[in-house]
Amino acid sequence: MNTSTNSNADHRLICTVDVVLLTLRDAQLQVLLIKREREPFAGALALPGGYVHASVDQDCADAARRVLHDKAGLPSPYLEQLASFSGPARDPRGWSVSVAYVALVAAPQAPQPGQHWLPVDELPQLPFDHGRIVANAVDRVRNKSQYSSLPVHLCAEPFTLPQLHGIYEALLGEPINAVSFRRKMDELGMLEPVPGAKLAQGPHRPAQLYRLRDEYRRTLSLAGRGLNA
Amino acid sequence: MNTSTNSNADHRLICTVDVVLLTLRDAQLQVLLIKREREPFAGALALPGGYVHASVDQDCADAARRVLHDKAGLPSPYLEQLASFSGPARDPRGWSVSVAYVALVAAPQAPQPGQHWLPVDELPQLPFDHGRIVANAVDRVRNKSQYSSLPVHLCAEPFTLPQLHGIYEALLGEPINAVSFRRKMDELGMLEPVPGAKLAQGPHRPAQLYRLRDEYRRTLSLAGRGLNA
DNA sequence: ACAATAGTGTCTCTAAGACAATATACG
DNA sequence: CGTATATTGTCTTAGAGACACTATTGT
Repeated sequence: MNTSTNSNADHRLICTVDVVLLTLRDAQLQVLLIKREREPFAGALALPGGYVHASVDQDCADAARRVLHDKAGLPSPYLEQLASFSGPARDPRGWSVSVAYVALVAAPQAPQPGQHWLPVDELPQLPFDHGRIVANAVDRVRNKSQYSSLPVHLCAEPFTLPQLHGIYEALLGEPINAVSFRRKMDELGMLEPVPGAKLAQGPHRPAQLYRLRDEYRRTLSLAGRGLNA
Repeated sequence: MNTSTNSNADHRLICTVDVVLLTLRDAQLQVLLIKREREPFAGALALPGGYVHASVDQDCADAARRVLHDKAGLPSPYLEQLASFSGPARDPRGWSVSVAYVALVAAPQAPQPGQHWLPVDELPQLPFDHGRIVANAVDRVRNKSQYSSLPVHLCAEPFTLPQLHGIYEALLGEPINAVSFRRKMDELGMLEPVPGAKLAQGPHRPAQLYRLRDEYRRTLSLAGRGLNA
């Protein structure tokens, strides 16, 4: 191979995005995996991902949204950059960089053919370094749930405080004091009651429904000292 | 241009690393900028950065260490991935992805020719999107300083608690209760006194010198609820 | 009215801040 | 000894958890 080929291979790299789309089903954090149609690893379950297309994507986040739309059939849920993963061995096609994103959705629509929701704690071996990426994403989400409003993106609006409480508990895997929880949600100031709307769940007092304030739809609200779960 | 060129340009992208090397000088957080020798932006001050070399780098962190060594003449200080920045416009050479890193050093050796330490709060316009990258890095460092041992990497070992205290205060820009600070450092459990070593600074009681425990040389220690500065 | 869950009031306990007391060096 | 900073002891105060009480619905 000649020098120019070499320097080209050296400077222009395989560049992909991978999306860790998480949701809460059966009180478990689950991740969307897609059956790969092409090599490498055709037939295996893997994260939705794909090449970054310089000609169509404005940036990597844009590529992630495109992948999410094309492979998961989703509009734009909460999306946050996780980290980049790189190296010569992670993709058999060669030295590559993958910019990984975490996305959260509330309503896990019935999976289309080829889509699978699997609990993050019971994953099989995944191709590429997707196992590591998922683990990284789960760490981030669990950690951030301790002191931010992140989990609201796992909850379909409008929702009640007891529902949100349950989501925090499922994520953190431990009980959270209900009084403190209400105090925290209150001081985070990100929720507003839906006037008059209550949710009756049985022969007892119905719960007030809340929605996210518009200001917090793209921004998280951070608590001073966590939920101390 | 033909299809294969097109798809090549589309799938193989310009991939660089940029390093935000920070230190504390004159009680100010400062960043290392390098006078660029080549186009684009030759002559301008910019972050040390460069292409990722598939043939020599094991991953992007490796590329960042190489850049740091070549352009800043530094061994491997504390290094942490910050985020990736991408898009068609950030680099005039074309659609690019840059994986940015934050690095921290204690002793700001006298800058070599072409190297400049500038306070992060008084930066000129920087080329590429380096202004944004620095701002992002500074946010991260200041934020993480609130609840972790990160700032010890800005302190030459061994150091005294009053010195470290001063570093935290300089970073966070507000006074920290000295008693709470000691309690926190104690419970973080990352420091060990250097037996018998004290630092006399004048006609008064000298301070105990400490060093970082080996276990925490690469890992940070996290506090339960921050320093509540 | 009863059962069951939603939401509140308030006491307790933990941990952060304030402040004062003690320790130790150099002169 | 006197001074200046290091270090510790302990009181005060803010916020998290526990627990009991009130509120509101369907039956």
